[in-house]
Amino acid sequence: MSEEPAPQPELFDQIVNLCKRRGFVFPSAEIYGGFRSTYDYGPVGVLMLRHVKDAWWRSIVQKRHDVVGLDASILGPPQVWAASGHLQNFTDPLVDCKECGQRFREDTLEDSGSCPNCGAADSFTEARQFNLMFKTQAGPVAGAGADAYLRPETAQGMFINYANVQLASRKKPPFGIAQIGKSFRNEITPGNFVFRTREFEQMELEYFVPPDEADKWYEFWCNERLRWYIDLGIDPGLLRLRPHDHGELSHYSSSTSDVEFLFPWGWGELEGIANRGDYDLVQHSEHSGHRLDFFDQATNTRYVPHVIEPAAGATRTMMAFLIAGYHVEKVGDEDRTVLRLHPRLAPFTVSVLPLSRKPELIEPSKKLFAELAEHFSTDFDETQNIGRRYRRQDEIGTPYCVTYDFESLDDGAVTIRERDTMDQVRIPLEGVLAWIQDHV
RNA sequence: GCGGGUGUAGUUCAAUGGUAGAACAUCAGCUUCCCAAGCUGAGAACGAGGGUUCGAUUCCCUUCACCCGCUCCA
Repeated sequence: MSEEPAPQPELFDQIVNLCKRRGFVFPSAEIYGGFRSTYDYGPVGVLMLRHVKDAWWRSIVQKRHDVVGLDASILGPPQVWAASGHLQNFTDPLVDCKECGQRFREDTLEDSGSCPNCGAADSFTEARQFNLMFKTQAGPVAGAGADAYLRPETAQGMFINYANVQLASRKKPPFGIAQIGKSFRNEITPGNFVFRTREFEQMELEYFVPPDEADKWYEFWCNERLRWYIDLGIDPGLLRLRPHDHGELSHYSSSTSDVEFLFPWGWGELEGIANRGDYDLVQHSEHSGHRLDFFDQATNTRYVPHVIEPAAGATRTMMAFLIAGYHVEKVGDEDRTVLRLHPRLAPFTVSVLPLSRKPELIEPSKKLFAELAEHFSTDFDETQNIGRRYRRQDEIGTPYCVTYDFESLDDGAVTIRERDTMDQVRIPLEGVLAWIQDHV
């Protein structure tokens, strides 16, 4: 390992402020004092988050003939989570030390019973169960409905639909099922803005492979997924792939690597790539009584596929792109804040800016907006002077601004201004669409 | 949940036991206006709830939220 970049704690506040100021992310229920660990995505945040998910879907589903999509329900019956192991393993027995007040996971304590923090002996409270799943009732009559859980991961949706999807899509291993959606976990300690929240959005792929190909595909997806972040503009120095030790492997996994990003507070996980073996399909097969395997006609063999799972957090990935793209630089004596986002991720691909609010400029500008908005996420801003508008677009990461000025009325051309270089080119009005298409 | 810190316009800060100022941002007007220009004007805050007090943003209590640590694992 060569020298490692240092975390930049001061970046944290700047990003949070930018999110609030420009409409990426707001604290949820803010007018009521806020609600812990929940955030709302504002006008540009919803665009960017959607673009992050689109970019993932495009790379995982759209561009791969061997992966199909799924959108499974968030609510599920207890049986699913009994089979998955979450009802048993997603609960941590916690004890508090009566002397010093420190809290510990009971299973990590020595048998001696003395407190690791203060040394007091036999001073622990009774163990209390912390179930990390949200439990609710299906049915409107209190107490009379069936127990239901909000899913703590999207993965189980793919496993319990394995047979349906395999049959309907006629896919053979190796093939994958991908899903983007919300998951819910009663995290004991949420925090770091949108990095760890109790409600969050996942982008998960379950890739089913013949057992003897599992290692090969595990390697493949580790590399593939790391490259995805780099291709979308994150400096490789801010990324690393970290294999898990045996001690930190989750209950379902035989090997796992994390894609980690250097957040302002240090390295944090963006995505875990896990080799889940046949754990899930076997579990669901045993619990449900349904056969969940694959019969290979070519070799006349039957096997339970092994699963490679790249599971990414959409919301924290968006945060990583914001942090990686955030730059403050000098233009003359002024600070210029610019988000260098990949054009595919930026909330707006292009913004149309009439140089003046005179009707003769506004009208053709609106026509241009309509043309571009047919193809791109497009903004339109007619307020205040042009330099200020450029800076506003810089702050939300818009890669291209098109300015319609008084000369446009005569020469039928407009100025395209580029975010990263601040260069300007003059091109005919009818060429704008093609120009931008060439550049994204 | 425990310990520590924080809470004033959108943001960053200021002041005060007698109900709050600024900068930037935002909005409106003027300006043929290409990189946060200028001039004029406007809207906008003491996280919430109690208590002490003649009076509280200021003191006390509670609560809520955020940040740091324990925690984690998308």
